[in-house]
Amino acid sequence: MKKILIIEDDESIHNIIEELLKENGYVVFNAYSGTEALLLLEKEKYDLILLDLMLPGLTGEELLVKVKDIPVIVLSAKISSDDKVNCLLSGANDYITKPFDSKELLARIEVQLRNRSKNNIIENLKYRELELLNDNHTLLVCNKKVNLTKTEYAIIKQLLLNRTQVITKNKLLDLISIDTEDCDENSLRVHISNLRKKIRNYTETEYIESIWGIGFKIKS
Amino acid sequence: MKKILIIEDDESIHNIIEELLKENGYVVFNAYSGTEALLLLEKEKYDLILLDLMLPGLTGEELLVKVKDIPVIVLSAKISSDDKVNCLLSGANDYITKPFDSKELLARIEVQLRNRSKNNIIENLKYRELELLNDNHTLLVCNKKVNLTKTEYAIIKQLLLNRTQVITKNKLLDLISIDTEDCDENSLRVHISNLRKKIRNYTETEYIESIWGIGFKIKS
DNA sequence: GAAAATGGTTAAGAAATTGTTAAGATTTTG
DNA sequence: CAAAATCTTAACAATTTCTTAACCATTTTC
Repeated sequence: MKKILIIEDDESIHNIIEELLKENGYVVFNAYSGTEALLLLEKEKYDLILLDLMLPGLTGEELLVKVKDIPVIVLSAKISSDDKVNCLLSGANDYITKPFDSKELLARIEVQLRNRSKNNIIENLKYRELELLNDNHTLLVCNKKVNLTKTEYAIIKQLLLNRTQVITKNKLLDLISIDTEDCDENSLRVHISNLRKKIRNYTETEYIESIWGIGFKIKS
Repeated sequence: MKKILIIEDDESIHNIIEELLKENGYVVFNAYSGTEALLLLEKEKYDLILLDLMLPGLTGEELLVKVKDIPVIVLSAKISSDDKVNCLLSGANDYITKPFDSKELLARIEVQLRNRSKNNIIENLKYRELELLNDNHTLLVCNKKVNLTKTEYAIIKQLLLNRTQVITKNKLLDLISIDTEDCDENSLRVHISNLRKKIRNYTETEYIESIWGIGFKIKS
């Protein structure tokens, strides 16, 4: 059940796309301005974004660079090669010009989702005594529910998703703060500390290992 | 240095693409028929395939389903929606119609390579009994894990990355200290000494060789 | 071969990084 | 708007790493 966010201000086009996607089994979310999209993006994780370029509030181009880790298909009336190239190099995964063919749009959506599910092997949100539920704030430790804050959830998810790797402090800081620069390592340390304490409530095992000067990883 | 395989029987188009890619720093390989492509695919791993549909020997469509784990961009004169959809659902990652815009082709190639390099496991540096796990900041000596400090890791990585070359003391000092000048060679000597001691814990072999007055290298 | 320069090892003190706690600031929620 | 939850900041202790300095070995230079 894939979640797709449609960002398009023209209501008639918006409705056509929404109808098409719903008919094909997708769960659809709607934004009618760039700023609205930004708010929605902070709230929920989507599997794909369909993005118009000419938007009120915040343009599609501006929005594009703010989106991370979600595939974006740009759907635009701008047919110039420069526009396409610009978007593709700014992070868009595909660029379709309006008017578009329904079947082609669906096929290109499939491609993006197919790519994605390859990467995110619906894998190990489970590791030994830990299991991360897909609800953005619950961790099971020895099958006991532990409530995590949004930040703690983001951290442990990143660690579990790459549990053989060391995740650098900077990478984790990126996850935490939407605006990059001014966030403090100190803050990250506190989050990690709190996470450890919550896990420690239910198990003796230490799961989060510090790699001195680099970052953190799941102990193996 | 990304390797791209062009599969296209029309020689003039083939040459245009080849030239374009070479100008942009790609390493290009050529196949002029479906069957030739198949042979090449068994021999070598490519990062991307550009695929024409109308090919002698084996059609592009037939080839497409045989390709696994390499992104494919279809480049075809067939503009019908059915052809596009068919290819995209059969495994193509993108579909561009001829005549194509050079910049757009390059951009779409970038997209595919960008996607791929995300989940590309960084290759580990291996040399005899030493193995540097890149995503892990660990050194294996005879398959035993050795804990290195940030500085030691930086040094051994530099040495292993260029194991035929001598790495000057200044180069290594640059790695260690952000401000160049005031760092001490003495300090570097200590780090090297500690590194050697840690490696010596697991093997008799001396791996780090001193080049008098110049620097260090991996013993060959 | 002796003096000078460079390299290797060790140990101790300096510096940097981390873990924890608690209080204040900020955001979210009712 | 107030209460609750969350995040950040600051302080401190504990730990790890880095640098310094001393001493000796080795190599080069004269």
